[in-house]
Formats: sequence, structure tokens, C-alpha cells
Amino acid sequence: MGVIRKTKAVEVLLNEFNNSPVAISAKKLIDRLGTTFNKTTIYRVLDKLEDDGVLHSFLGKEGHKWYAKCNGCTAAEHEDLHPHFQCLSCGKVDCLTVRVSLPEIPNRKIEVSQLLIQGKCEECVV
Amino acid sequence: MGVIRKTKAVEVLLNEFNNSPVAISAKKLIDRLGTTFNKTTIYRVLDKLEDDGVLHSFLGKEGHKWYAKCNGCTAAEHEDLHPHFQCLSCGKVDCLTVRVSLPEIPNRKIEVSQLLIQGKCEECVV
DNA sequence: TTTTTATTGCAACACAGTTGCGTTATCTTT
DNA sequence: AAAGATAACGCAACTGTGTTGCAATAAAAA
Repeated sequence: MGVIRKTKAVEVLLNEFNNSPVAISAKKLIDRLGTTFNKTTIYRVLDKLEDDGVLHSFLGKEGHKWYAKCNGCTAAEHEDLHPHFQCLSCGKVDCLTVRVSLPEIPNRKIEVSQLLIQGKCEECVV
Repeated sequence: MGVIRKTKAVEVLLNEFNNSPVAISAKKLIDRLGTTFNKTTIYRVLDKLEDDGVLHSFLGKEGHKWYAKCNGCTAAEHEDLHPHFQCLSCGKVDCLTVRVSLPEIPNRKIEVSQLLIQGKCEECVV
């Protein structure tokens, strides 16, 4: 696949991620841009950007999909194995820069992995 | 909360987990037992067993809920921080016995964490 | 400018999980 | 053992993300 045409939707969505250091959920993007673009379009553009290695996705608190900019991923392979931190108070999700060492698992082939850590973020820890 | 009454549904569901070394998804339990019990009942019993520290839950591949027996959890606190392995071919989910050391995260309070590793299980690796 | 076809919007759908409420079953009290 | 209290159940209708089919539109190629 791959993003072929530079459309308004692609441009606006990329802009959202360039202006945000944190991850954004599909739902939030629809809340934000749903009057300008149809939700179907938003879901489809996010899908494509992920296939292209521009964004990576993961599942947050309630199984909802979140997206964030990739670092060093290609369309061929998503290299991001970094953990995500979701605040249980404000809902915010950060990409953590730490690398996690996966445990040894005999006889199995690891393809993807995602580590979601939940708790209270800097602002919500009183 | 806590499971108070020993009903048929509780008994049958506990039995499912006692006979299974792997995790089971809520959906699969409904497929299996949906003619005997209403799906609402199944969801509610699973909820309760989790509150009681009998089962722990986590999110699998598509954000679906999976349950497995707890080891050393109490109603007060779920101690299970072990990772889960889901096979992308057959869908099976195992609880891994390895402990994962979480990365240091300054200024944040970690409450829960879940590590889902995906790939091919022993039987599906050719 | 015309043609090609990727992308969009719309409406309807899919489906795991939830909620309200009247009924039933379990446990307690007498 | 029977009556009363209430937790648990079944049912039906509902939520809310996310998806699909298809006709209309717009980006890029010819």
C-alpha cells in the first residue's frame, strides 16, 4: 500500500501528530476533526499512515486504538517496541523512550509486543 | 464486592478455568456456554471473579477481554504482572511465568502494567 | 483538457460489552 | 421447614468503536 496522494485529510492529520509530543486516540481525532472529515476517512488515513511506517498504533485502556509518530520505522517493519504510559486520571498517553528487554521464550517466534504501563502521570500525581 | 453465592454459573465457569492451563476470552466462553447461560451472566460472573482475585483479565489482539487464573492475588490487589503471549495464527493465549522488570519512570506512579507479546506459538511455528 | 483511479462521504452495518428491570434462586431468619 | 430478604439471572434493548459497500469527488497521469 502506501500513501500516494497528498490530500487535505492526510495533511491535517499529519499536522496533528507533528504538533503533539504524545499519542492521540482515534476517538479524540474524530472528536477534533469529525466536522471537517468523515470518521471513516480518519480511520482509513490512520491505517495508511501506519502501513507507511509514519505512525504506530497500540491499544489503550479500554481497547481503544491510539496512534503516535514512529521513530525509525519503515513500511516493511515497525521497529517500535517502546512502552507506553497511560494516565488513569487524565487519560493522557506518552511514548516512553526506554527500551524494554523481552523475556526469553523458547520455541516461539516473537513478532510484535506491546507494553502498556498505567498509573498517574507527572501532573496527576499530587 | 465478592462472590457470595455458589451458583451454577459460578461453578461451571470456575471449572472451565480449572481445566485450562491457558487464558480464555470472554467471547469464547460465551460461544461455549452461551446456550446454558446468558452472556450477561457470563460477563458479570467474570467481573466478580476478577474482583475476588480469582481471575485476572487483560486485553488481547483486537482489544477483546481475556481471563486466566490468578496466582497469589487477593481481592485487595492483583499482583500478576506477568506477560501474556498470544499466537497470531491460532489465537491461543498463554500466561508466561517470567517476571518482567519495568523500566524506571521518574515522577510517575505505576499502578498496573500489561505486556502482550504476539507471534507464533510452539504448534504454529513450522 | 481528458482520463484514470485513489480517496472521500454517507448510510448502514458489525459486534464486544453494558444497562434496566422484572423474575428466579440462594442464603438467612424464625 | 417455611417465610422473608436480596443476590444473581434472563431478556431485550442499548452503547460506542470501528468497518463495509458503493456512488461521488478530487488528485495525479496522459
